Amino acid sequence: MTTSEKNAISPRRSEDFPEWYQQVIRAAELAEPSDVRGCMVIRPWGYGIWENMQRQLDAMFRATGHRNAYFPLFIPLSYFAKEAEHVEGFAKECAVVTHTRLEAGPDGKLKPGSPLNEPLVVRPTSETIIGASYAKWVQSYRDLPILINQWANVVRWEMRPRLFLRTTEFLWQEGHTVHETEAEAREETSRMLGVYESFAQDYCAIPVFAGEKSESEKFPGAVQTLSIEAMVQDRKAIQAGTSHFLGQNFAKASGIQFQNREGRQEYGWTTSWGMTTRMVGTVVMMHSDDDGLVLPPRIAPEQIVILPITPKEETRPKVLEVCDALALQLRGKRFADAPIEVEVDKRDLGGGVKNWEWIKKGVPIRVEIGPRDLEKNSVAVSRRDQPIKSKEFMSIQEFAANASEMLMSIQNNLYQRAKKFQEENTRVIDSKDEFYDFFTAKNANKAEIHGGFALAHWNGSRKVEEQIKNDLKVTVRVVPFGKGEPGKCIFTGEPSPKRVVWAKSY
RNA sequence: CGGGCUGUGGCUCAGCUUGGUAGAGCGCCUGGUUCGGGACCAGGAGGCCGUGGGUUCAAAUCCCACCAGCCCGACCA
Repeated sequence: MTTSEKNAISPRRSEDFPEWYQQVIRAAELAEPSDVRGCMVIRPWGYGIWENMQRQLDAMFRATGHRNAYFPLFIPLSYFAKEAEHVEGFAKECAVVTHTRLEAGPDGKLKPGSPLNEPLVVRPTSETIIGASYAKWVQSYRDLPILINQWANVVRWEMRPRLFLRTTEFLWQEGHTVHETEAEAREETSRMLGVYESFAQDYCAIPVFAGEKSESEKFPGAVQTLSIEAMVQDRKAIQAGTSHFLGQNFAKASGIQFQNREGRQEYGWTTSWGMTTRMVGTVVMMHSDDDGLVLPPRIAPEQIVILPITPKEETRPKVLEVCDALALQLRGKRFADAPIEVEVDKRDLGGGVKNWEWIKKGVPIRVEIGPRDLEKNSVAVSRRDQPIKSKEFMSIQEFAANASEMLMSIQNNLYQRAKKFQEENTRVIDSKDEFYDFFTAKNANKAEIHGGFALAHWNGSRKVEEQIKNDLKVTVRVVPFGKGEPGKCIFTGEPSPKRVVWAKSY
């Protein structure tokens, strides 16, 4: 009844953030859990977001010289076992195929039949299987660089799944490159991190910290891992994209060798980099509110929905005609290098119900057109980044002319809002006490949203990192690039080359 | 994989202690009244109460086993 006071999502963010997150996803029909433990069904609205991410990233990969290819889902155990650190890092979360064929047992139930000679690992990542191909393809320095990307699903048998953020099977892209020199490979590693950084900021409206992972957080088998870290609305950090400099570790493991310019055999220098469907979850936690999803226009499956208001049957045809005409006009316009995506929602549903559905789905702009608007030649426009009840009235022509600009304004506003939030919750900290205070909830029983990113000096010791993780569940998220101001480690008093970013994380 | 909790229509749950073969709200369907707003009225569909076994004249309710899920720990894009 008192609709104005009620929020569409319960609980609110401030009451129970993890539960709020699940409810937003459900209400927006992004995805749902499946009967297969840890796996999810991605519904059209959620998959549409992923497709937009894919399309954009793919264009960026092409623009930086990469081409797509596809490698097998199954990795022979022996391949997988070649890089020691790599195996150790992934062993616990591998799904392993050991049999082919199903046979009916004595009880009539189907059972696995013939054992395989060599078990197959379902790829948790593809360095080793791709390396095997690269070893064949690379003979000479003239074959380099190899710049390939693959869009694929991978499986990591996680203990605690969460829709989009951590599922047993997930979708991603993995780039794998081989270079003639260390310098080139390092350059590639940071170039691709740069691609992720601009993708996150310009398309997902997500401000990030970019930098290098600490020794304990880096990819198993990598020499160096770079990542971008975003702060979502519960002030935790989430890793949104990673790029690894693998040195010659995997080249040695897979036998990727080439004859260099001096005629000597040399191992290639490889990199790998990836972004996953986790980005969809990151967008959800970044921008959404207590009324549901809020989507940045550049990745929204549809940017504008037109809602015909047809209280009387006799006015209906005319209203629909005007709606269709507007939709057609809008589709002819472009927003950020692509045609505007518009839907006219003609379903026979109560106006309020329909409106709230689109609010919960986070469509950037809702346009209402009814009989009275026809008379005045006006439309009622609502932006998802503004309060739910606010509407702006303007002529149809004016709206059509400004739609693209309005979408850009929403895009920018979401970014600015997120940036402000990140800045407000990032603190320079110079004492251990303040650090512990910052990361400790006031209410021990039901922890409120607290903390954020702490910029603090650290001596680089793994032991200190371990201690902090045990005490507070806080880790070094990233060591920012660049020189930075030297100082003293706030935990040991030892010298520190620069401040690093600390936070609780997903 | 260890510790705690829970499995009842699509969703949230009541009933279980004190056994007697199922309830509510929301959602869904139909009709009507509404309709610039997630409305209202009336009617209706939908559950062998996680699975298997046991106790009993009788089990959603008691006992055992298994399975699944949630929360907490170790891991993670």
